[in-house]
Amino acid sequence: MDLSERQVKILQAIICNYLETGEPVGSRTISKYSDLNLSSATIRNEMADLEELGYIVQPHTSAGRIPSDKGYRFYVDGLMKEQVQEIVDMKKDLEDKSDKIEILLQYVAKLLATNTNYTSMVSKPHYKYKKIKFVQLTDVDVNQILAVIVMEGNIIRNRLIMVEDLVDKEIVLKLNIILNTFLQGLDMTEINMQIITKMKEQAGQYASLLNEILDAIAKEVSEVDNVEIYTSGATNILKYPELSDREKATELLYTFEEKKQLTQLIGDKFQEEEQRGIQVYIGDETPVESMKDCALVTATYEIEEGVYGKIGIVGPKRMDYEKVVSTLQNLMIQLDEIFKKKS
Amino acid sequence: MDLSERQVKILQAIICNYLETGEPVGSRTISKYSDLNLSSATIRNEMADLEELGYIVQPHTSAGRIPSDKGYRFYVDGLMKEQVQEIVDMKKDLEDKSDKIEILLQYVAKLLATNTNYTSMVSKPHYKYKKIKFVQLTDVDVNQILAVIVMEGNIIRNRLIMVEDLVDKEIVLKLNIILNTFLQGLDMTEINMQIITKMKEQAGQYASLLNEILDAIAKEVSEVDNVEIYTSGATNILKYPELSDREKATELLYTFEEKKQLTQLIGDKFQEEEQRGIQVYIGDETPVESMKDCALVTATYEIEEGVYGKIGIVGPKRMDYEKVVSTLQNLMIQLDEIFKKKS
DNA sequence: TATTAGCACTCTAATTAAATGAGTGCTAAC
DNA sequence: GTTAGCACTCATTTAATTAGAGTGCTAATA
Repeated sequence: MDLSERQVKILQAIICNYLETGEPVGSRTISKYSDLNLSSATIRNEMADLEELGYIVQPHTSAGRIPSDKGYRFYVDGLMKEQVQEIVDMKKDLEDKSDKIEILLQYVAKLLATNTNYTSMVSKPHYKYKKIKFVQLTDVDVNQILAVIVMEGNIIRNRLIMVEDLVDKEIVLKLNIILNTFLQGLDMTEINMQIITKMKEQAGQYASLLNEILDAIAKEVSEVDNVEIYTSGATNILKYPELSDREKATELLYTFEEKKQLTQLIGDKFQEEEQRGIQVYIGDETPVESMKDCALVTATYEIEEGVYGKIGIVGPKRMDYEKVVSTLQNLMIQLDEIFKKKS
Repeated sequence: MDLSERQVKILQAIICNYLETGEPVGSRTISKYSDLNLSSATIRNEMADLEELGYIVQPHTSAGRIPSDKGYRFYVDGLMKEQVQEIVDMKKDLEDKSDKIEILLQYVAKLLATNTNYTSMVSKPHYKYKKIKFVQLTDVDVNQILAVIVMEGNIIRNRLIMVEDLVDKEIVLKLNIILNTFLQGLDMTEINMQIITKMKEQAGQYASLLNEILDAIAKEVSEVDNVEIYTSGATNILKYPELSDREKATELLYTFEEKKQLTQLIGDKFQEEEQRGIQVYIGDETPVESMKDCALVTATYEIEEGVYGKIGIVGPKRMDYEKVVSTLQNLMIQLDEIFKKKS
């Protein structure tokens, strides 16, 4: 059954009011609401209906109503009017940090948390199966070799390799050529035993050294593949009474500190599903137990063709959805411009 | 005035008891304490004296006594017996991470927090005035140059530089040689206008490109110099009732999240003073307001000759000092071995 | 038929009052 | 010097009371 226009208005009024105050809202409050001139009794009747339909609930018999998850959902899906927003222009700040992705993302998290007063999290995109552009070996010291690996998407990793025997420039140069001849253009899955065997053949007496180097490269490349998550503003949740009682706050803060569970929200799995754009999860809709009293808004950003990461904002159910959504949209645009320019 | 032997025993008993329970301890509790057979009345008399001397305080008239900061100080200075500790052998875990210092330190923080159940923080050492070993330019793409900078202490930084015009291998090679000729063996303070001018002269028509590269190098090198702080286990403070009431917990957690104030504890300034080894700060002895109800134990580690960082553990005043100190000592030894081996 | 006024009822939260009990200080006896 | 004993204090707990917000229902009204 659809809601009548009046019911929608009342529901909207209830939710708006609750978003502001965080307190259950009673019939009298709504009846004083300017544009619908109805007595509290009438409102009560409508409220009873709305409750029966599952849009609002009473925390206890003689309290006002608060929106149920279904109520919030209705609000988010329908009532939220687009609102242009004069958020601080983040772009300049962002550009400065654009070349170190980790720093940039941590900074994005911080910006979001500060701007919204909620908790933010950002996942580093999953770079799996990026091809190796080239490898560069350098002899740093008599028993140290530096390997710099450049991959598609300009991911740069370096690793210092300790070796037992002295190595001279000649050998390093030779190994360098071998590595590049065989590895250029391959991703991790394509480097198989056959290739490795061939490389070793060419390396001759330095096969074991080559082996060490390959190991180091493998470790370094596989690091790229780790989905890391940056968070900021975890303590913001303490600002909202409904989240900050001892037990809930402990659980939530722990979730943010540990970060493991956050992958369920903005990590790999979520990214593969076709859930691009902005998504809102309310209460039990999130897969994380400790967030059952929270709402989560996520957005997908694209760092380059096919490489996605996610951003999430966690707050109380009565979060300012409009602001969060428009902030995220704004940010998406800024990020897009930066990344486009970059590549 | 010095304390009598009996007074010392009683004080010790009070503190030990309080460390365990977190509750004020009364005279009867102490009188039941095995090795001194005294009635509660006698204990009460002694307690009154100890209170007058400032070693213990009563939270209110009809409560037991708790140690004052002075009492804790007495305990830490004198009573703490060395206790060998069978801490999980961290060594193996640590060695694996030794080549990426940031990851290692974050990991150290985590280990400490998990082992002690308090909050830990680790400062990255201050590498100021490290000399440049060499710089390596590589042309990654037609308009991208990769600069890898290796400094003393095997600090490796890399940065991608975008350039307007196409660059060919020749130019990169030439600039590479110029850079290394002039910069090798210098630290940041030694690179002055005179040197820069000379370099530009040699670069000829590529002077402005060289300039861009120098800028990038300068930025990258100065990053090394940032003292960063890694924390772990911030939520552990919620385990201690005396720290976890709403207000205190909020303040403390915020301090740990922001990290700025932590530099006062384990950052630069503290390092320059001759406060090597293990230090204990109790209550107001810490310079951070939000920690006035906490105790802080710090230790200094040496990553190589003259390069120091600090580790801190924050917990309630009734923290298990023995465990914390012995854990830190243990860790110092392990770290030392790893760093010695490395260089 | 839709709306509203009015009233009894419910339940939480705040307030007050009383009971509990841990622990002290002091005095007088050992 | 030590201890038993008792009166006293004060935070904490428990219970009882009150106040107030808000509802549901009924009967009157437009």
